[in-house]
Amino acid sequence: MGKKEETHERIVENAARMIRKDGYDGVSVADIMKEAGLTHGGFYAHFDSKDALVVEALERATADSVKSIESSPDLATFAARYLSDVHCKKPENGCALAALGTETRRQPGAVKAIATSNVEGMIARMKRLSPKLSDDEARVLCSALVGAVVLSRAVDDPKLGKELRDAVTKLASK
Amino acid sequence: MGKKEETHERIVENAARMIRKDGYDGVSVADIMKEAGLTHGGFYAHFDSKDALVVEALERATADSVKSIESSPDLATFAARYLSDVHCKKPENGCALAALGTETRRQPGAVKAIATSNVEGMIARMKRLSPKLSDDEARVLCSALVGAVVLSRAVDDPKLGKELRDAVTKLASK
DNA sequence: TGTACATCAGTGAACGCGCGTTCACTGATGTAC
DNA sequence: TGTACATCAGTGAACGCGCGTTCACTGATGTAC
Repeated sequence: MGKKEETHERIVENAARMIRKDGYDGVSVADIMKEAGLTHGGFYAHFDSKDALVVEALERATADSVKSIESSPDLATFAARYLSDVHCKKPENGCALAALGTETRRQPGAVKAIATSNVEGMIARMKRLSPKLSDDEARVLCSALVGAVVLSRAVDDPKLGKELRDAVTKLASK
Repeated sequence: MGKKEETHERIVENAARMIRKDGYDGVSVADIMKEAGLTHGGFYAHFDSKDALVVEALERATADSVKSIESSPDLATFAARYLSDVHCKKPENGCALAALGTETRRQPGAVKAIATSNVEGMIARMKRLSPKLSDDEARVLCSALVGAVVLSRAVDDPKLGKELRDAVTKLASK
């Protein structure tokens, strides 16, 4: 891999984390380049626009999600990981849907397309982990997993968040 | 009600809708004042800061949510309304948690406190609508309702969104 | 192996723009007499 | 009832700032001979 590709990768990698942490609009081009040890002017040697980077970064973040499901031995383990304290506390390393769900609606079509395949992939992979799961059960579980993490993070009271996630954990273990 | 209070109400009312539609950072003070038929300079006769307005606006939006639950005859009806196409298409009139969930994490404490009481209120009111609902069932349902609407809106494919919401609708009717 | 040159990733100043906030002001309204 | 005055909601220009993007440049690297 050439030096330019390495730099490109590093920018995308950092952006994928920073955007999940601070939102699409919460991270500037200058922030991202600084994190990669560069100055902002060089950005356009790698990307046509900030939107173009956002697309690549979300693809990267979605690939992380896939790895997390596929490395789980069974559905209950995946759900427990998804609903864990560590996932709630570190959105930058976690599911892009739970990190950016409500902001994605206002993003360009290419970004929403990635979110779509993320949801489809999550449901398909959960069914693969637990083949007795019906389509509707997988859909409910997907909604509940994302909802519980979104609410846990939005809320002030850690106890309330934990109660929501524990309730969904039990659902996934049935 | 004096003229000033009327104006204040109008600003809060508009802000409550605009913020749900475009996000906390997607709406400017000037946008909000323009919508209320005023110029931006007058804003500070009504609010100490934009954050102070955001708090009032989110309180208002949360009050809308309460009304929506309390006007439902039973849990299945509430869930069906919550998961309806019209709710998905009009975040500006809908649940603040589903509209702003992932952005709320980055807001001031007062905003997160409102989100917390919104979740608590939603769970308590769902249990009141359907007293046989256990705590854990109410928590799962709350997570799934919010998650299904968040994902429906994030996603490109209306069919996928509808499948998610229909699956949760069935859960709520059991 | 050493020299001349082309390439181009990365630098940093500058651009136009919109943001939240401030402030001197205006002009309608309410009160005092 | 009419006049003088105080109040203050609302106006609009201006502030400093950070944004995405552009651009003339630099200096390290690779190739040609």
